[in-house]
Amino acid sequence: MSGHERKDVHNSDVPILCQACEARHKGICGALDPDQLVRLSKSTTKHVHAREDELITAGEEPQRYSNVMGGIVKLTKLMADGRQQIVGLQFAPDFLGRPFAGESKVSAEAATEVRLCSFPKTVLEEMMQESQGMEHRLHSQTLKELDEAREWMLTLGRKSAQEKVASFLYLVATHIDPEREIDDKPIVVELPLKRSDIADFLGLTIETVSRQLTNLRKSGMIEIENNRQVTVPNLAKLRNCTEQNLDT
Amino acid sequence: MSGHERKDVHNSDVPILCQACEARHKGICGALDPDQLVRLSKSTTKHVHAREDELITAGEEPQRYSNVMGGIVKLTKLMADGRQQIVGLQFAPDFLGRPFAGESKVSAEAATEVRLCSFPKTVLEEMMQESQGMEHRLHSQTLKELDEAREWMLTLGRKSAQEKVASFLYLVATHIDPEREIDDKPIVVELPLKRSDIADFLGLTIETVSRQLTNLRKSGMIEIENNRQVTVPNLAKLRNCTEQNLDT
DNA sequence: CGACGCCTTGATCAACTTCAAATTTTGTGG
DNA sequence: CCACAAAATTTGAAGTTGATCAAGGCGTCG
Repeated sequence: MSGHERKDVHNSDVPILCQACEARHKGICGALDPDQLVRLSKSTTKHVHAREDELITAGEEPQRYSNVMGGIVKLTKLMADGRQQIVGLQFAPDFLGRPFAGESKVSAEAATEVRLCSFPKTVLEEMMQESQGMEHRLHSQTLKELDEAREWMLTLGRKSAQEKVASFLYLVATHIDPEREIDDKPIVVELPLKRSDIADFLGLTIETVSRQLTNLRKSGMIEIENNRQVTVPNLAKLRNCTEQNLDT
Repeated sequence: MSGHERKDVHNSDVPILCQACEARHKGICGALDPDQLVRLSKSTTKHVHAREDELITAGEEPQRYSNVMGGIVKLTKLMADGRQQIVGLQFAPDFLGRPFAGESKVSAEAATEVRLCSFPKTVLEEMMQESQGMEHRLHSQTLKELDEAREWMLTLGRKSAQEKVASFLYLVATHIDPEREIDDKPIVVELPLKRSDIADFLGLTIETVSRQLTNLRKSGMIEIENNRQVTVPNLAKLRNCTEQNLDT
């Protein structure tokens, strides 16, 4: 064992906090060198938030940024009369918080229990000054979110209720384990949202969501284990439901 | 007049091409110093595209980036069965093209006659290496587009047909002259889209768009001059229609 | 003029919402 | 662990909104 220099010898420089962290590699922290990582980790706090905790309030300027370490965060917009729209879901190791920009235009709420790794705005801004890599990572994440938002605009504007619900299930199923390929093996999908949230994500009512889930169950696309768990026997088939071609 | 040193004396260093350009200040070129500006302008071509010209094709990787100098560009997504959704409109001096990323996930088409100032991908990437400012500007534009996309998700998911059409008119009216404040003076709005495009932007059918325009006309919110021109006597009132509170 | 593209209007229809229970699940305290 | 209350979900019936189908008008261009 000894006598053999491990590739990871430099891990000794990496804060313990960060060693097992996804954000360290796939998230924004991947842009940092060990020195910066140490500095950042000094002002870092980890926190577990319960479901329903408000993480960012629309109209306020958050003073801290975070990496999502675990759990799922929902981003919402609210109208004066109470109508609501969920405009995005964030999974680990997504970055949470709006770079530069003053107040956030969306609220962020823990959809499940969420683990965050947070740090002051100022420290991140410092590191953005030092290395281009950091802004580049943030920019990449913003581009990804923009793609997702536009994809969802298509869902909201042009898909039927059935397609919407299938699209939601497909989205969640494919984000649980991003490595997984679309094969024929059944997947147990843990739903991060309750029906009313799913409705707010899809621009539907809870009743319609419920009915469409029932339809998908009856047509064998899914099995409903309980309110928060659905089994998808065949993901490829479910994907077909996200964009039905009703021609011919 | 002479004998008085003008602030703009350095304009002599700025390519003639760029001197009257909006993008030079408000667009991404604002991040460049005169030297870079000269270099960029050397590989720059201006081009006028007719309405309906396809500027970027979804699924292809564009080799050139552009600044929108004039006119309006629509970004669209298409489903296999022909359903379409417009996911964004771009006005001068917006940047057009997807940094880094491989293929574009949206198509871009000239909604009106459009003037573009284009340059090879490689040159922009060079300048991103040299100065942080450039990536920062691009990042800012991406953030702006993300905000707009999410705002529109609320419109698509949660607003009534009437509110959607009012939202569209309000969006266009407020983008014609971004300087203008919301006062009571009538505005003549040049619609950049025909009815079927408005429908694709709002997730409606042309018939519904037409009917809602008629409704807004009958209720005095707008005057319809012709298919492509609408007068808004009172923008503030129109804004109220974008989010009606039907309570009480 | 006549054809075509675009828009409007009317009538009917279907999808989704709303309203109203009934049922199941979840959480809490004894 | 059970009982019970509260919350969430499902289901049914009726109502609305917006879609679809169909016809006609208007403007432009050859």
